Amino acid sequence: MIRDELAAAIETAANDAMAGGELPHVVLPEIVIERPAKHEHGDYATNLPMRLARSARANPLDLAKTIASRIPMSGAFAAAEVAPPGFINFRLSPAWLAQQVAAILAEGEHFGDINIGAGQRVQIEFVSANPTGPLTAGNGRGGTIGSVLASVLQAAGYDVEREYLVNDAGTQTDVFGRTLLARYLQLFGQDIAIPDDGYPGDYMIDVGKQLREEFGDRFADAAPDAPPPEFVLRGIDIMVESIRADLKRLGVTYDAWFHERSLYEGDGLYETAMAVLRDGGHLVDKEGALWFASQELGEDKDNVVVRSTGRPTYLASDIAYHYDKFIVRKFDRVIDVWGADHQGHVSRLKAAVDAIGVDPARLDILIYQLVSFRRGDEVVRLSKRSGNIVLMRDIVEEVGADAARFFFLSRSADSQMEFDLELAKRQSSENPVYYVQYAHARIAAILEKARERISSFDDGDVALLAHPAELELVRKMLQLPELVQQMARAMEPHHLPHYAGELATAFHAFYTECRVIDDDNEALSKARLKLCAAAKAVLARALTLMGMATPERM
RNA sequence: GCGCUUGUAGCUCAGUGGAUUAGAGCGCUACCCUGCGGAGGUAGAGGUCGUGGGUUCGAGUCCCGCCAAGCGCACCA
Repeated sequence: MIRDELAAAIETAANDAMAGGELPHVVLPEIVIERPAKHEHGDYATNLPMRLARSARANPLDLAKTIASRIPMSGAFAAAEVAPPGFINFRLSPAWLAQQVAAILAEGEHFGDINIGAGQRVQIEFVSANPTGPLTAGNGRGGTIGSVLASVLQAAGYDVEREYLVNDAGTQTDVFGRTLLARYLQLFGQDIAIPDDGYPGDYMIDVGKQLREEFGDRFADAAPDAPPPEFVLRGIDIMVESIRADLKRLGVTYDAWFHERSLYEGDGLYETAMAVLRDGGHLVDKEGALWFASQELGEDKDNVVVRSTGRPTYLASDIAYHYDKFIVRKFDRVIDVWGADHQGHVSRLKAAVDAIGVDPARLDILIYQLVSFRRGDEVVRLSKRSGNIVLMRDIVEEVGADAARFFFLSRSADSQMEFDLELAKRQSSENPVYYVQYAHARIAAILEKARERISSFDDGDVALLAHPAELELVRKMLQLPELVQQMARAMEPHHLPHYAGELATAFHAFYTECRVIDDDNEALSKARLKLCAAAKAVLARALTLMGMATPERM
């Protein structure tokens, strides 16, 4: 990456200056390369001279001159300019920029790939909503963030596995089972109400009907408060299938579906994890329950892992689950994507991971703030229990998967977002996502048209590209690898839609200023067709990373 | 009360300690097709970056107080 090469060159220059006695021997800070906001300040800049000024007891401008003069200007860079109060600005060479078009075309759909992951195995778990009801619109945010982050990490060189945790073992599953059995029994004319704490949504009736179809009256004699496991598990399966289908509609898929229940079966992961905690002295009996002594690890309070009833809590499951992730499956890194309502769980899970002997730094928990919904001025309250919910599949149906993803992705995970259903629907045809896809389709049309007139532009000479709009488009394309790096490091996939928009703008501007297909100048036409093909590839890469379609026509 | 997150243009949001004028989209105003897709381009109006201090050569960005909003603070998940 050119940015890294520049940082290395600056470091070398500074060290050489010290060795040559032109600069006092000081410890170099990290070389920060920034992209100046203003065009006249070049393509890259460093503030190193200002950061050195104090320790070197020298004027930053003088330091800048000293260092700049030692940076070789050849190849990619055309100029290193010193600017007050102590910047060194770097300008990419137009000839080098033009040549990058060929380089991008050669990389094709792999352009943007980097290797900071170095093949490390990283698991990313996201959504993992309880299989007790259909996914809500809010789950769309977690699904989008998780799936795009996974793609970004893959592009960054990580070996990524996407996972959904199916909570099919806790008390919510019991409640689900009793509700479902009541609905089923009602179908046989029995006068049984669903539990007070049950799930009132009509979808439970549908699941009940499906079970009647599959099982007939086999469970018609079951006691309402003791749903048979086979019955409940089948109900869960049906819900999971519906969740899987909803996610697919949004363009979200997984490599693995992990069942919480499995922690308590077979290999006995739950017992193993608890034994590790016990051996480490992290479990204490008090008040009739078993507690994780997290207070000793710096937490506010201890947390129950086994209730006085003998049943494990969610925390116990989660500890065993992460024992499986780190110790059994040996992931180098684990990323959990959670809604802000789980924020309080972060530090105790990290403490627990620490307690089972895993460096908590290997566990990243990405919290996204919750989504609120409204229709115009009306606030929509969401509750699975009240039945007043906006379903994810309704959003996808209303505004389309691409627009929904673009919307969910455009905000940083830290920001609370407001989803105006009316606005989303109204703007669906003028959504930013279409602006990007339009650029892609437009290029496809140009290339199609070119094929009618020019047999091949393989022999086009990219060195002919020199127009400011052409070079600006190349500059924008070259940002993708840097962006992938930034997004992977900071776990911030929300930059992608903004970048895609800027890239589309750069193309549209080029298109307006530069005639591509020109019968009077075939050489330039061929060069520009190469530029178009490269732009199309980069747009496609950005769209694909976001999990969106790359339409040839719209 | 304690913890996490947020407060930037009319609206929805970007903004990696820097460079006399803080950006985008939508909305608003005025322009641009005798040529490849106008779902496009150009220009403009619109800001006490919640607020008060502090650190720094330099703060929307870092630290502290205050105000406001969301989410937590269970033997729910």
